[in-house]
Amino acid sequence: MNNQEIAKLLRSVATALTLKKASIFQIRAYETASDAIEHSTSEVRDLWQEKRLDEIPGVGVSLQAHLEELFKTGSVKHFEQLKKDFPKVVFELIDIPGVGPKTALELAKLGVKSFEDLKLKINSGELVKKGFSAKIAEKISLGLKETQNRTGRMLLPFADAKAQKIVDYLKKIPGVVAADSLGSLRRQVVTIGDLDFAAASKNPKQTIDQFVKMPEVKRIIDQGENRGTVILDSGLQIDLLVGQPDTYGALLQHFTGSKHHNIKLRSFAEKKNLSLSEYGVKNTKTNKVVPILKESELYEMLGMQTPPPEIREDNGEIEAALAHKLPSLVELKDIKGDFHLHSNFPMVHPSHGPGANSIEEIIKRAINLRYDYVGISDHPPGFRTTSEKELLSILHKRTKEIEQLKSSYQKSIRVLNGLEIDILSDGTLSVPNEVLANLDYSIAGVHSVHRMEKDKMTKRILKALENPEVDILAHPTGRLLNERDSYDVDWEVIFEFAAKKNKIMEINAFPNRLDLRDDLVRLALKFKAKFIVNTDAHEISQMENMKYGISVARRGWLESKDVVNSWDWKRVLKWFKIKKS
DNA sequence: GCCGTTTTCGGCCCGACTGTTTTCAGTCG
Repeated sequence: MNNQEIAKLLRSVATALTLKKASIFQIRAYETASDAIEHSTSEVRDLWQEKRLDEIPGVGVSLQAHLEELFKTGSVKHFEQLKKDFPKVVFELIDIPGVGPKTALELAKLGVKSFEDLKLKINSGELVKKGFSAKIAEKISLGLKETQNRTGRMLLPFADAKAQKIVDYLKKIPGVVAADSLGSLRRQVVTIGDLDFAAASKNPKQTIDQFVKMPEVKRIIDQGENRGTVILDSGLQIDLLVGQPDTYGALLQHFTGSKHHNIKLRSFAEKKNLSLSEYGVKNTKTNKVVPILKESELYEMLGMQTPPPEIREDNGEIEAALAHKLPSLVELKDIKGDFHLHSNFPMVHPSHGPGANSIEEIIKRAINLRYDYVGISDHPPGFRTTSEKELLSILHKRTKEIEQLKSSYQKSIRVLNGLEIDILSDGTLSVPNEVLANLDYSIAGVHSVHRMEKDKMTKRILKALENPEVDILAHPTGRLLNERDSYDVDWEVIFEFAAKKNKIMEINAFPNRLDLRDDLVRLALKFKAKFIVNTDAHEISQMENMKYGISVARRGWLESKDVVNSWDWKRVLKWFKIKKS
């Protein structure tokens, strides 16, 4: 069962509780947990196996037991008991935007059996005849269409590009003095559902009026005095809040979220007789609202540091900020090199896809990025299709070329000779150790037989890491966003070993990988493991993806000291025990 | 059902928009 399905199940339970008129707080607890799971960057099933369910904000003792039952038996008796009093279709209908528990139950009582059936009953006018107002029927009809062409979650580069266009549009609206993209994009969550924006203007209504006229707007969901929601032709939902310029900081804070961060923060503020909202900070005794120009002022009023947006997930950042012990997170500008880069060097029968550019082109781009060092890590020829003799001859040629480039560019950058090799299903490597010993470093990764029992996969990776020639574990979990889940691995075992034996965990910055995942980065950090942020670029323009890997590192609470490729050359040299430099 | 910088009991973020409400319910972020 994946996160989407679990979130949906918990939403169903909240719906059943709502219809049973249960305590609003119990209902809210289920909604909160559902929301947390839907937006979790790690699979809840993985967390369960790692005994880390308690790390999900809003999941307490009771829900942990229910989830345990769910994973073990496939269902939860208590949930089924609650849901059985209502037609199943109710729990489907609540997926339609604008349809909540009450409306869904009313529809079910009118005999609606499915989405298809609902569509028929709206079109035939039956719904209106049976007492629904025409406007509500129209709203449901539009919501239904949306449900059917809903887009999946976007990868960061796509969301970035789209958001930038919208910010540009907003900034051109007369009276707008500032505009920013917020929400999950500002927090750099690995996939983005919808886009949230804030703008500052003395004339919010005019701004909203212009916003809903934006090109590509297919439908206006709401349009108020200071907020608007639209759906674009692509199905993407865009939310905008407009605030007064003198309290824009409060708006930024409010709409950056996460929801859980804000709830925790506001509960805390309440104890200090302060009430936080997008309009500023209100003293609940005097009812006076203090405007907040800069976001940091709001946190200062609460006596805490300002947590960077990437860690505002209610994962301990509020406690750390109160104690003035927030980490000083690694930044893009700290990065001094990239170790995972693929060139088009002819490998005859490469084991996996080669890069598009020459080694020299990669070096030039790295110089352009002001790196101090750069590592080339092509896939070697496939071990099944190439004899060892051929392999040695090809790699010898490649080493010669790299050595030449090393000396030609030595004044500008240090070049390292590496390879990305396969961890075979038994944990051995696709290239003999004698070859690896002649390299500056090697990256090992699982590239085949992705589905394996947890115990076997753990042993497989461990065995590869035990090889003294392996320096870096590439894209450790193997997940591909929107495509493939993480491998089942006992991560604590891997991280403990890695920390002890100086094996580096890669944070692969490729936008559909972003692997190691942020929650596992945080776990590995507890074991004091070291990390490297690499782009895995197969084309020099992809070397710009470094920023996405840095976002993951930041979401995992990493500081520069934890990230090997933010270190200076001397320290890198020492770490990899490179003799020639 | 969750949770702890007044609490292991007794609270639980804050606000907007729509429809059709003449004071509010339902839904959403």
